[in-house]
Amino acid sequence: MGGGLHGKVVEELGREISAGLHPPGTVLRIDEMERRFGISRSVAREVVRTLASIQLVMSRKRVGVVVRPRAEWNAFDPVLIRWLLSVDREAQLRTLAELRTAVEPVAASAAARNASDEQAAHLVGLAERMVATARAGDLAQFVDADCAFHRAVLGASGNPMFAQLHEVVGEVLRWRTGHGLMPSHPRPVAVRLHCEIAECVRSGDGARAEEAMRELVAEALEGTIALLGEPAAAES
Amino acid sequence: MGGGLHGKVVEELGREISAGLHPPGTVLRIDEMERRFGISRSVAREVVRTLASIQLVMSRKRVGVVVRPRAEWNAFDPVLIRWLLSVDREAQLRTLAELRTAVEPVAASAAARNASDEQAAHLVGLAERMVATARAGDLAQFVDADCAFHRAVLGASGNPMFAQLHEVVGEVLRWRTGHGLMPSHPRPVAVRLHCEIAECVRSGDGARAEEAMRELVAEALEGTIALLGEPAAAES
DNA sequence: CCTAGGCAATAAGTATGACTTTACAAGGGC
DNA sequence: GCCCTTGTAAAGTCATACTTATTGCCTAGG
Repeated sequence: MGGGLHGKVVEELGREISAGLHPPGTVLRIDEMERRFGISRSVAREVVRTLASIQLVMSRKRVGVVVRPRAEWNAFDPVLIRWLLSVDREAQLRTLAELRTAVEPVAASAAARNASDEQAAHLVGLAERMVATARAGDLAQFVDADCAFHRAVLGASGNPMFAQLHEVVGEVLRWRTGHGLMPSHPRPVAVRLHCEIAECVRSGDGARAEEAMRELVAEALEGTIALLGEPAAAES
Repeated sequence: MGGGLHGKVVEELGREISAGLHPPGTVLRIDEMERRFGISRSVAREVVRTLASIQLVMSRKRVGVVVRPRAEWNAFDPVLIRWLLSVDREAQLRTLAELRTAVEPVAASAAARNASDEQAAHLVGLAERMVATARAGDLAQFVDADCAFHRAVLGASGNPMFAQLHEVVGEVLRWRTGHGLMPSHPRPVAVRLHCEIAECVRSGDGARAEEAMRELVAEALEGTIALLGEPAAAES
């Protein structure tokens, strides 16, 4: 990613911190980092700046670089999301799936209000592609179309924050396929709902688009949670 | 914020970029920054690293520091949110209000499932405080309690991403009061809904908590949009 | 004995200059 | 006209010296 040395060190240290090595309160000293990674002061400091920007650490004079409590980490930073996925994939996916459940219905409603004709047409095309690939049993192509569909909805919502969640949704969708949740032939009801959403967006029916999307993500979340095991229920 | 020179320069350059000065594609050169702000290479480079981490810029060898298209900016980074609020407060608030509308009902549902007894009790206490301050007509105290209430719900959801949105919600809530949207005495129906949510969370009734929260944010969004004027989502 | 205030040590912050790497672009060979 | 070489501009890295602010200690005063 980040080209050179800087990127590699950020990656390694960031992973360690998000993995819970160096628990909150730990102080890392810059000259320690220099020796450990064999880097110069400048690079070490830039690494700290990058991690500080994700709110993983905070640097204080006369003290060092202290690891912040994880409640303060920028949970929406794509880099951190990636690190946390590699640390505890299931927990992070539960978090992401829940976020998706919350956002997509409202995004669909907004898309029905704001989508341009082009965007709506594109959406319909993607829905048709889902029908075709589902019928053909081409799972890989189907998932690609699925991701593109949800990305298009989020983008057409006109809300930049919604739009940026397409990677989150993609991550959840792609993971589902890799774990046999989705049968070799996608469930017909899901395909139908995608088509309905596309049609509602085209016709500007926000309420129905929202309702259809809610049905879709509810089903998806149900399956995801089942696959992930118990939601870590407080009382048994 | 950021202690010294670095923080000031990040703040100034970041504001300029998010304001649309330096449109996407613009190249800023590091030595140019050094002269402009009277800073050394180290500081300039760290500033670039920080802005790059927010995805506002991307630095390429032999070219310079290029401003990225705004669709790629980390719209969830608190710093960027703050900058965008100061650039176009209304547009950003519309975005944030919509996000809130999406997330809070699901967060309430999750809170009903996951909240500890302490958290539930705290929530009920905050609801009672809202009743008291509303009755007394103490608007400032009421808004504080309102923010604390929503923060508590988001926190009790057990979803770190939801929890982190408390600042977003706080921003929307506090802004509403400053613009006469909320009458000097808060609407009784809103107060009642807060109480209902608290009670549902305590009793573990996720479905009703979600429904009550949906009613609450729907009303709030309606008022906010009316106050902000037409959605006018046409512009880029 | 306990508090206030100053002193010194420490680690981050800033500055500077030399050197390396890489990607773009122009010019020459096929 | 196309591809490959080569020069160069700008970021990337390194080493070092110096500045600043904070913390913890130690002494003086109550």
